[in-house]
Amino acid sequence: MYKETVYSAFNLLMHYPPPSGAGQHPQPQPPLHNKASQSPHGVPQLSPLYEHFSSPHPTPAPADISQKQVHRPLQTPDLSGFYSLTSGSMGQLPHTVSWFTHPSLMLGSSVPGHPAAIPHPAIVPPSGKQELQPYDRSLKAQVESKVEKEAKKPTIKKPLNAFMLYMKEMRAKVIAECTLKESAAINQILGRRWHALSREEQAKYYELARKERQLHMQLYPGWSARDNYGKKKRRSREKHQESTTGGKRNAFGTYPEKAAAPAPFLPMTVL
DNA sequence: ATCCCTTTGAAGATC
DNA sequence: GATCTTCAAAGGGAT
Repeated sequence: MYKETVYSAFNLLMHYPPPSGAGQHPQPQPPLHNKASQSPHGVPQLSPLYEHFSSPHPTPAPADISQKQVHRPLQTPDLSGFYSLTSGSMGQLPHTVSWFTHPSLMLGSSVPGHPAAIPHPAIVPPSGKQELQPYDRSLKAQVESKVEKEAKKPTIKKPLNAFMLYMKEMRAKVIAECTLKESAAINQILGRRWHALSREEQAKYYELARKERQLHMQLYPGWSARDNYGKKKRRSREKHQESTTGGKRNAFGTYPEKAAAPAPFLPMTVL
């Protein structure tokens, strides 16, 4: 079963990029209006970064978030939208990158200078639920309660990197082009396509990612990627490495059996 | 219900 | 400083 999808993915890969003109991007990608970038409600508000306002994934706000929670999502129906980021200064990006479809950057009422009632579905409890356990007075229960409480703290997600932004945008297109639905196979294709992009095209996404990081830092000054460490249950280190890579990453950050990484590319065109 | 798979890149951790 | 590890998204598949 999985083999079939792999073969299917392989067939698709064999046709992309075209054998001739390797390294050339075949066609300018038309605007992609997938579900994550479909709402072109222009709401320029905070900064040039916020050019669009859309609502692709109206994540319901947690039912019970502590008042202490700085980034408390608000449930204002009129504003149940999402910001998204366009190319901004880059101008050439033919699409609207659904910037604020990335939950971690959903604005909350605590954002300095930001209008209060912007939903912040990104900051959600890891489980997506706010179900409370009955209080148990036993010591064990208290400890467990603490652990649970900690685990249910709303999470501020990492900002998306360039590839993640690309993947989020192009996923629907790849799915439309093939019969695959499994994300693992889709992501393999997207990884190949990413490498097939020209540097200029990649630079657009690197720039978007850089802006994401910048804004993320502004919104959550004290946030660290470490905050989310351990919130995902993962297999043991060895097993994970064996199954996914068969080895260690090389100096390029890729793995031995994979295609060689392109020449080092510094996307920082704006500093 | 939860984790795995699969990708790249950023950032934290470790040596 | 080099290397390793984790997590961002996504959703079908496996357990």
